[in-house]
Amino acid sequence: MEEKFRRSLYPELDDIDYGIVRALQENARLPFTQIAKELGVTEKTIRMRVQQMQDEGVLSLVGIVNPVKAGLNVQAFVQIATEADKLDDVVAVLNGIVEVRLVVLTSGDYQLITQILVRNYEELSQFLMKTLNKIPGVTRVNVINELKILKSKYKFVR
Amino acid sequence: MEEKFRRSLYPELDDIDYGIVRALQENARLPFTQIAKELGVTEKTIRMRVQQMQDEGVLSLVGIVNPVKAGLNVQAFVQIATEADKLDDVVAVLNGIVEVRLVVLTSGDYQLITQILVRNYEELSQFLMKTLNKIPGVTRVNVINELKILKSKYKFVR
DNA sequence: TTACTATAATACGAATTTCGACAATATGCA
DNA sequence: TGCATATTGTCGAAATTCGTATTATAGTAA
Repeated sequence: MEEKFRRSLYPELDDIDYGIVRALQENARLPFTQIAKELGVTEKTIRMRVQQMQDEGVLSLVGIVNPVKAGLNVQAFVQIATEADKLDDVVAVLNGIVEVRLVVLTSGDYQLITQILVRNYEELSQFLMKTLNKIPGVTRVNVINELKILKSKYKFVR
Repeated sequence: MEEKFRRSLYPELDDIDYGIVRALQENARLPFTQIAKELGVTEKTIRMRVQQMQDEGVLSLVGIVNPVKAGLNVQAFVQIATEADKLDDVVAVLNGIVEVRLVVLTSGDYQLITQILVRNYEELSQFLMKTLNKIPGVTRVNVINELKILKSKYKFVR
């Protein structure tokens, strides 16, 4: 059974939705009137569809700060293995830690992969030793330092 | 020597910039007049600073699509080891592949970690066998399946 | 098919926001 | 201090957004 995430009548994103997404991907502040003109519908239609897609979690219009420019110069992927029955607790703790940008449940040697953003290596070692290793249930940790981001894109819709 | 990324006069983000970022992080379309009212400056000031921060790559105002809602149901981290002198070439190829959302140079057993977004496991295996393994210089690959995203945040500024 | 219902799209005027040109003010530096 | 430059403010015109009421459309059931 397919999950319906968009209107009861039209279960999927249609051409207008994709047109909206394509436009707003590049510039979240593009006037709805301009998108409307391009797509041949009224501004109100664009406005309503954007609202719907936002409500449904399909689309987010956000400001993103370049972490390096905000002083977060050190980034790392950290894989975490936990005792099986403590996984939920570990995740709950990670959820509350501001340095943790991403937590993903994975297959493989470690149950979790996380992404950590901190100001410098001092903060990274503090995080690893004072925070992560103190979380009950964490058994093993693998740190993958991010030396340089070579490609990064948020635009999925073409 | 510290990199200056903001004005020759003011090398860092100041309180107004942070106020702007905090506001736009939540809603990229928030009217500048409202931000201005909150911060006690004019709309023109907000407008100019947003423009500057965008020009400098500090801030991006973008629409982000939930990949799952856009049909990209299978996501994986893929670590890649390459012949030392072929690293650049491999990265160049990865740059041109749409399924590749992220490429990061890392420390550790593999030089690269990438994030792959595809529609289904059929596409993932196609990508691994027909695309990745055919890139000259790739010697070893480690696939970490993303089973569930437990935390994900783009907001760095508090 | 036809009528009914719910959802989506349009029309449109008022309120708000954006934009640009110019003036005033601040800052960095010699 | 004073000059040069960058930032901020003022303000009116143009564009955009917003809300209400109306029309159109698709799905559903008789």
